[in-house]
Amino acid sequence: MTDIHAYEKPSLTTDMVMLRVARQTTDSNKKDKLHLEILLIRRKNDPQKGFYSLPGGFVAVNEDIETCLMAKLKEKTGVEGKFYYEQLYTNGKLRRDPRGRVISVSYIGLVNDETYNKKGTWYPLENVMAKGFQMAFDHKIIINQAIERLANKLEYTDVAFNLLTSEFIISDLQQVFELILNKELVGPNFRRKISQWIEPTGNKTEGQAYRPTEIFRLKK
Amino acid sequence: MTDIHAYEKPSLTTDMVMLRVARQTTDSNKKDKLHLEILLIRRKNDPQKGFYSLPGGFVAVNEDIETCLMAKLKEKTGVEGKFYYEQLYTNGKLRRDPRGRVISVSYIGLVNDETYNKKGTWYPLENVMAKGFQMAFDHKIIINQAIERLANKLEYTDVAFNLLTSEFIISDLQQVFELILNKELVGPNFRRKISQWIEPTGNKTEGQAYRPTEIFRLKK
DNA sequence: AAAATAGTGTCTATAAGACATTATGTC
DNA sequence: GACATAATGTCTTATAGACACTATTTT
Repeated sequence: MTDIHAYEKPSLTTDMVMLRVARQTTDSNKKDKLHLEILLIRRKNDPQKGFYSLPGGFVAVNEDIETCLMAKLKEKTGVEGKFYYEQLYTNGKLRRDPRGRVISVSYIGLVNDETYNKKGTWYPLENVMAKGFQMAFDHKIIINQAIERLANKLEYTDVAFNLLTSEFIISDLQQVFELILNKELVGPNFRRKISQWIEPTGNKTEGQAYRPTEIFRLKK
Repeated sequence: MTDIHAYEKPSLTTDMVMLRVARQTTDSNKKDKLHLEILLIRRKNDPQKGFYSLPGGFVAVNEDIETCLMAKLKEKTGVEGKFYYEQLYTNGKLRRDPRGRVISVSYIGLVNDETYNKKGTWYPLENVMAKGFQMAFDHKIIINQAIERLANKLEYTDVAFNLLTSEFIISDLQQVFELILNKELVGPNFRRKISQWIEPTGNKTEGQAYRPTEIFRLKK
């Protein structure tokens, strides 16, 4: 039986691209604008002290990757709950971490007001991806991989719904699509396209300075 | 600076799901039937001696994952060349390898008669996936992940063309689609659907006991 | 009435699926 | 002519995009 401990090994980390949607409170007579936010931590130690990074950490020898992922997430941000996540990509370029050889298995996590405990520090994705925002290691690349993956999955899955609560209005859903796809969609066409996924709850929003909106839920 | 060597680490392997398409020579008056084949090795040592496994091996501490992948592929099967590949998934269940904690980063590789050196032992995928065929570890699961991924990508990418040579006939291409999607397609409709991807070379096949066929190539 | 957004309807272009029909070679 | 497969055409239905128009609330 081969001795798998006879050679020096790379280190393995797991990192989470955690996303949520937040409301930009503007004029109360107008509709809420939504934007994407990402959960980041600020590095307290070298290397790259002070830089922002995805929450995550080293996987121990007899620790399951996803168990590790969730443990580190809770430990470093306080965030926990039963939310949607999926594996994204394994980045292992030789010099991606100055400490030595570190391979990162990254995940996407999507939460809403019902699926997590509202802890952690969230940053507008737009700011984070702007030039000048100092992300550690290759974490900006990983975030880009996540957005690209989500944009693809929007077309043929119901991932987007994980960013909204179980009951929602169509215009919020449309905004989520627009944010991830990074382009404007035509309301009536969007409505028709997603009508196959959703069903009305029978309730309407109230209190706004414009026509009330039907509240929907995800079908089946 | 954190000492990343202060804890015991999992082992990391990389495994390749290498696929090709082969002709089943039957009646020479009839059209070639194609089938998928997968490149496997037979384990010479315990654990799971005698079982079949995906080619691959342990990633050394300062070895790039994909460099390792290609080196192990060549070392264990003789296969090399410039062919299409993409990362598939990272499987890291706690007890997937009896030797200890081993995490596998798997890849899909697609070759044709032009893109590799024709070495290695290839097995009909159908046989390999049948009950009773003894694959080591979770490698059968990984193969399933690969087929599922390819089936998805057929719809919106040109991955399938990597399994054929640069010049091909439509019916071969259709068979590749049918093999991966595991369902029959209607010829005229398939032709129309892929016509956007391909262009005629101007040549035709000859020598068969039926109507000659236009030879195409991938557009752009 | 004005402002703001929700929601419906219509027209067009494009794509998918089913399938009949014709074409072109060998034996 | 029979056989085998290639290739074209047609019809129907579904879907995407553009956009005009109507509806419903608050101020």
